[in-house]
Amino acid sequence: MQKAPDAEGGGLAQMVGPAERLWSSGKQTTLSASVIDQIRTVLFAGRLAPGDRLGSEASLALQFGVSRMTMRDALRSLQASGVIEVKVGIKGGIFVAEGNSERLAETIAIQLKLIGISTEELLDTQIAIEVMAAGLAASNATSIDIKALHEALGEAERLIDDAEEFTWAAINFHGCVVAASHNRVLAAQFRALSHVLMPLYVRGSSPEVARRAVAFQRALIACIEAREPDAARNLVYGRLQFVKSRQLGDLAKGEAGD
Amino acid sequence: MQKAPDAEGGGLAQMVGPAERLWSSGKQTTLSASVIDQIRTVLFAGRLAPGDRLGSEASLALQFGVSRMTMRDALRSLQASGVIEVKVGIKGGIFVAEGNSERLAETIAIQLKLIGISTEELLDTQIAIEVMAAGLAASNATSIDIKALHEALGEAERLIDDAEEFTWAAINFHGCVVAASHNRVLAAQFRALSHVLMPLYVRGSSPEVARRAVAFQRALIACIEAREPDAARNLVYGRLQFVKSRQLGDLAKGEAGD
DNA sequence: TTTGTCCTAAATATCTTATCAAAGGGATTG
DNA sequence: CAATCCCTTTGATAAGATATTTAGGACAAA
Repeated sequence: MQKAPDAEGGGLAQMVGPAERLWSSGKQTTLSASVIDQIRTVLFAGRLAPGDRLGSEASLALQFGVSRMTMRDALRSLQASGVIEVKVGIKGGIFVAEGNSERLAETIAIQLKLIGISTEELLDTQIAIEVMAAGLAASNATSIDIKALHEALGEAERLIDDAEEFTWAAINFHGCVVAASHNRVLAAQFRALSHVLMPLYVRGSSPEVARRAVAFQRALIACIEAREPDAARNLVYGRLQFVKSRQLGDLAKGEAGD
Repeated sequence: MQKAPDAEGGGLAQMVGPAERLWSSGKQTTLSASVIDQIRTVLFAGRLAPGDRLGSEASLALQFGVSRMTMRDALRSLQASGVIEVKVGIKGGIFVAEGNSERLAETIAIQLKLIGISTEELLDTQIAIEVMAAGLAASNATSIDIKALHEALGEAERLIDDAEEFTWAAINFHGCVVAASHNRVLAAQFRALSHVLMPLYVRGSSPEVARRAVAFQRALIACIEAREPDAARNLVYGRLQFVKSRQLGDLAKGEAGD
């Protein structure tokens, strides 16, 4: 309604005002960076919603007064950072992206790897995420969530003697807890951390460890069903602190052995 | 052999094996996507370290058997996701990126906005991050960190009557706490959340609110200096739960008023 | 007449080739 | 030691060929 139906000539480029420069770092060194900046600014001013069509490559290039290749450069960057989606075909063109929390998790995981985060930093962050998630799960879990938790627990119990498979099942259980919190930020962060932490957990597994884990899971489900957030928080905090100290200990031993 | 044997270290493209496909989603629809996939795979196989030079646009295009513009498309995507860095000039070319936690924070913030995360989800995540950070700060803070905390507190006290400026100072104090945790993952997530939560806090400020905030800050510094992680965690948890309930209350009133 | 399938046409991104401009670093020269 | 020139590399433009997707029409079958 705010947008002219024949939008193409309307002027995305004209929607960029001097105000509300949330991300712009002032002078841009390259043309495509400037275009990226302008489009991002428009998006964050809230005047465009996910799914809106911005136009075709060619029409956007015209609007911004750059060549098609420069426009492509800019669009590729925006696409990679998940701001837009590109479709080919007669109904194709450039669209504002739907938020994609899977992409968010992937991006976080990539950066964690590149920054070279230490194991301890990762484990501490995981503790932060899961403690909060457990508390929220105890407050917010639906009957469907609780059913999923029981199923995940049953799966883990069945695989208690298969170290690798059990690890996957245990992580799945933790994922169900986070899902039951109904907080998508926590969920995305948990997925990103899982990507990076997976190898660690697979290594440190054993039937005895698995039995302790199952006991913990059973206790946590009880807290959630009883709607006791504080108990759930304390339980998860204690458990993960224990896991952390064991992981860091194993790590030291493992590296000493190498 | 179209490939110059001595050029650029002899074959990024050849480093891609059939194994260890961490991110590849199977068949790729476009050429540039396939190139992106291959480079990412090589990077995550751990055979390349941040700062390594991959070659020039032209030489990479040769290695992968695509045109320079297609290569540019791929490189632009990788650059946007923070995997590589591009430098111009005679010693320029494509380099494996140093991890950039500022970029991480920015990407997270963009996605949060696009996904349309609710205020409650954001506040809960902030609580998770800051509670853990406060505990770690009480364990890990150096004398430099503590000095920074005192300075941030002093700054906040001076600005107690200027709502907007005080909000900035308060967020800076919280940032100092997170920095004192010496956990870069928590730090990046805190920055991302701050970007998005800033407008909320600016709105709900007043001198009375500021006085309560300063009292809290003083108490928290005491906990950190006394090396009492549990006390610090409980203090921050209680404080942020209070802030959350006030924010959500204000939000409801604000929206009802609109 | 209605329905379903196939085919064509148009719009669109993808990819190629070619060319020039700008920037950065090193070597040469005064 | 400083200024200048030169080479390499990315930044940007242009024009065109190719692949892909969808709309809509044509045609055949029920």
